[in-house]
Amino acid sequence: MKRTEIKAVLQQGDVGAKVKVMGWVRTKRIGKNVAFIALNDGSTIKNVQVVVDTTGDFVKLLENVYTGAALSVEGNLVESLGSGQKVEIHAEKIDLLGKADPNEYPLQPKKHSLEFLREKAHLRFRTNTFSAIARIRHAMIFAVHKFFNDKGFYNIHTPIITGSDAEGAGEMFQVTTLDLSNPPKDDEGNLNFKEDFFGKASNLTVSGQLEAELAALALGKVYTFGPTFRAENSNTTRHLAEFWMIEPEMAFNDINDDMDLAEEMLKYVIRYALDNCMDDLEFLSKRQQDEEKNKKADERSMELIEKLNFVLENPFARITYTEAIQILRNSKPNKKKRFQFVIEGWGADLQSEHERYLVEKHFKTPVILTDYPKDIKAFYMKQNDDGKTVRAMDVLFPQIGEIIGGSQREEDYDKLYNRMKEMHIPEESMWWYLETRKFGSVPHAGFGLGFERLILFLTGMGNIRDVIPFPRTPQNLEF
RNA sequence: UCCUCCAUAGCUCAGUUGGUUAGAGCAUCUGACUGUUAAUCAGAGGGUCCGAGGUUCAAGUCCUCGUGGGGGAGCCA
Repeated sequence: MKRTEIKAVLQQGDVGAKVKVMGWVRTKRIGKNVAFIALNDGSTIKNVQVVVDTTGDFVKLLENVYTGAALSVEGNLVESLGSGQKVEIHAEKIDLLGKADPNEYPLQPKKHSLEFLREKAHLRFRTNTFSAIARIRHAMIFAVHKFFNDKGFYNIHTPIITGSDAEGAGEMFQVTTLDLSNPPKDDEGNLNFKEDFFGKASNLTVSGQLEAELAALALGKVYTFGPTFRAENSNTTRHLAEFWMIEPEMAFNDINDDMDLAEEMLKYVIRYALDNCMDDLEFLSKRQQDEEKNKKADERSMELIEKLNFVLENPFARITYTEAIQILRNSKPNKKKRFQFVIEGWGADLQSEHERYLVEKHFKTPVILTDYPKDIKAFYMKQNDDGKTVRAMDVLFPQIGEIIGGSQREEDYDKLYNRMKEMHIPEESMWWYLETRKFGSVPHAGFGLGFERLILFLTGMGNIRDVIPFPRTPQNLEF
């Protein structure tokens, strides 16, 4: 008999029909006449209840059925006598596919801490929380590709190994095949990368942006969605050494088009989650509320689904950096010196506390900040006529802060070249980037979206290590 | 990298001012009961109190160092 997934059984199973399901046991309740097994196969967060006759031959088999065991069950799909579910399966045939010794299997039908489950990352997919996150993560990957495809963007695979060390987005992981216990040296005693695999120093990419720009300046609209690596010693709930980034890049577009795209895209994928992941979102909402029930009322998060709808229904606030500084200088926490970093004047970089004030207290909606001082932003951003600011735009979200960083790019060869000189970017390794400004240069813009930060927001989780299956962070490379 | 907090049963945690035999819930086992919903009830087993050193008549509790982890900051997505 052919297996049916539990999602299909629960949604469109014919009552009275015979079905076969396979899955992992979540709980077993054994009684005098019948036992109940909650079975889950990952197709949905919902379990199917298997009812087993304990007066017959199943008794012996049930002795080996514990939380975590894998079963194949054949039986009749019937209307449930109990109140917790509409239908259930009356088992006629049960095969124990894989045992799970309860003395060794670490997951129990109870609440585990996220820290504990992080150390059991190989098994945490089997919990409601982590399977829900995995399903939502998939849906968001799909929604991102669908969004860009439907808008006529082309997906570009930018390189993962790069010879450029000037992307300027952070510390890089070096890639080498040299013998590190006895590395070759040149005449001056420095490492001789000519003997390395590529004949030069090579690293893992910190951004696909520069290559995406090359493609955009021929194909019009492109995006990347790939792994990104940062060797920063960052130990926070929103940084990973290996994460996934989405980077659209559009020719013939300015910073306003860039903001429109960012807002439209975020709303599109949030809508997609609400339309396609409601079971998982509802579970995660309850999880978050349960976790925060000991907090004071004003410290609790907005209910997850309400929060997502709120973002959909309200336009993002769009203000310049200069306006933000004005608001912050006049804000209560600044006047009362409640900020750890008091805003003194124009030019200061905004700290997380300032971004959170703007988003969570002042505007109470996502905020797009533009036109930052050029000295705190990257070399490739388009310089404004004031000589002080660049056309950068950061999208700030409640709780997680910067979810998107983007800009209009400097398309003028001389301005770009001079800025690279000022910022000590080695132009000889960037000749190919500069050439695009020599041949048919046009205004263009793009941004980078941290995929895991998006998932943090959508799931209400608090730690980025819980929204990627196998997180890579400093001093942590298990699994 | 900096600041800060934590480490007690398989899991989640309590453990008073340093004081006699270290507790609870869940899980496991035994029994009862039962169309149950993380079932319920009664009982049992289960501990190198993270590691090393120190103070003390006496350390789970205090001190030092180490290890592991959480949270915050910076860097950023």
